[in-house]
Amino acid sequence: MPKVTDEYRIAKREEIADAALRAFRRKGFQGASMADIIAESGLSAGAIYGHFASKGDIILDVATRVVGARVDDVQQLMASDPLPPPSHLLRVLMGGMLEDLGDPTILVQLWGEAATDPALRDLAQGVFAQLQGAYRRYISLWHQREHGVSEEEGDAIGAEQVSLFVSGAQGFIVQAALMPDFDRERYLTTLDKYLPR
Amino acid sequence: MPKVTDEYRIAKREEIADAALRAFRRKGFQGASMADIIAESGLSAGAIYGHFASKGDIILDVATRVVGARVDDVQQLMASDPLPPPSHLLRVLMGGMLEDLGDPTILVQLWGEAATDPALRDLAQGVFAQLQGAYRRYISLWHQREHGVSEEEGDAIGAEQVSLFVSGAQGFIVQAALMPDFDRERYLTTLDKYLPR
DNA sequence: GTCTATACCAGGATAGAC
DNA sequence: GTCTATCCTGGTATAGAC
Repeated sequence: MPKVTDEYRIAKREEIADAALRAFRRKGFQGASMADIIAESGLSAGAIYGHFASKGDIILDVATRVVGARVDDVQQLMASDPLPPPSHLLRVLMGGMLEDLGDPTILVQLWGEAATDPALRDLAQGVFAQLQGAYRRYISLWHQREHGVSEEEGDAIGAEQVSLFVSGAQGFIVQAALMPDFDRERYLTTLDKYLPR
Repeated sequence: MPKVTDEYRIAKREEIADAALRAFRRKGFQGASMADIIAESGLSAGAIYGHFASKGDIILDVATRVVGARVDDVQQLMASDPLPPPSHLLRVLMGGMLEDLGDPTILVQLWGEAATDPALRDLAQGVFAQLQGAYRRYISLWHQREHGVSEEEGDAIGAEQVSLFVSGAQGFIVQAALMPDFDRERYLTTLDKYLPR
């Protein structure tokens, strides 16, 4: 297979997905029409359907890009020595998310769609499970390092506390998306202060 | 104006709104068609448009019913003596929410819609602000009663800690809606244990 | 691969009879 | 107030030329 053509296809899909993301951000996944995506991309209907089979196909592709990649942040921070406390991981995750997405509104939209769309539901559940597992292991490791507990004890603590940090992330996202005078820094500082170590 | 007719109109609107809620729960606010709502209600198109101006009108009415009424729970608990700790308020709010809605999925859908629909955004923001304010006052009062701090100190603590409890609620809702093996009781117990008093 | 033009259909809303 | 039947817009996807 010709190398140039392959790269072109991938780049084109990304270009279209980026345009679609902008349209979805403004009007929602269902609310944005193919005409919106076409206008946003500067391409034509024919061009887009040459790269995606359907609008649903585009949504799934965009959604996958949107939720991807946060697990890597956990892995990377796990290699640090000394290990920052678990609440600091929240800062890193939210920072990376904001850098990728600009603002978290699209994530809340995605969750809403996931409630009724099976493909998006599976996607969201998979990402939640991955992220929760990574965070759980991080907490366990931190307690082993910082408080010298055994691996078993660390795992027990991780299992117990992880939902607290997951809520911290989800609360950040919902509040940043929907509460107009949300103060990101203040929120993260409060969690630093009150979440367990 | 004839009394019977007025009551009839109100009851009919509620009947239609209930049917619409069932349709929205299954297919989402946008995803459910008027045909779905018509089928679910057992009525006809003409009958429904006699009581609602448009589908958007129905959505707004249903959404208002869905998010209403939690603030009352805070007021009611505020009259208790002794006052339960703030984390217990979370139990009451989530319990009331589940009793009203069956499950929290519809709330996540609502938040997602609110990201792009101005009317729903205003509704959600208003409810968030009310609920946050009530919770803030509850925390303040509890600290005055339990730790004997001044009203000013209590208010400062409330302002600082409230986002923590709001996240606790939002995290509960997201996780209950989208994480398949979410354990409600375990979650609330963990929050009892770790959230500040 | 990409364009324009269009087929085709779903869905919201109305008309008019009862 | 409610029904049935229908209009009509807007939206997805395809056909066929380049």
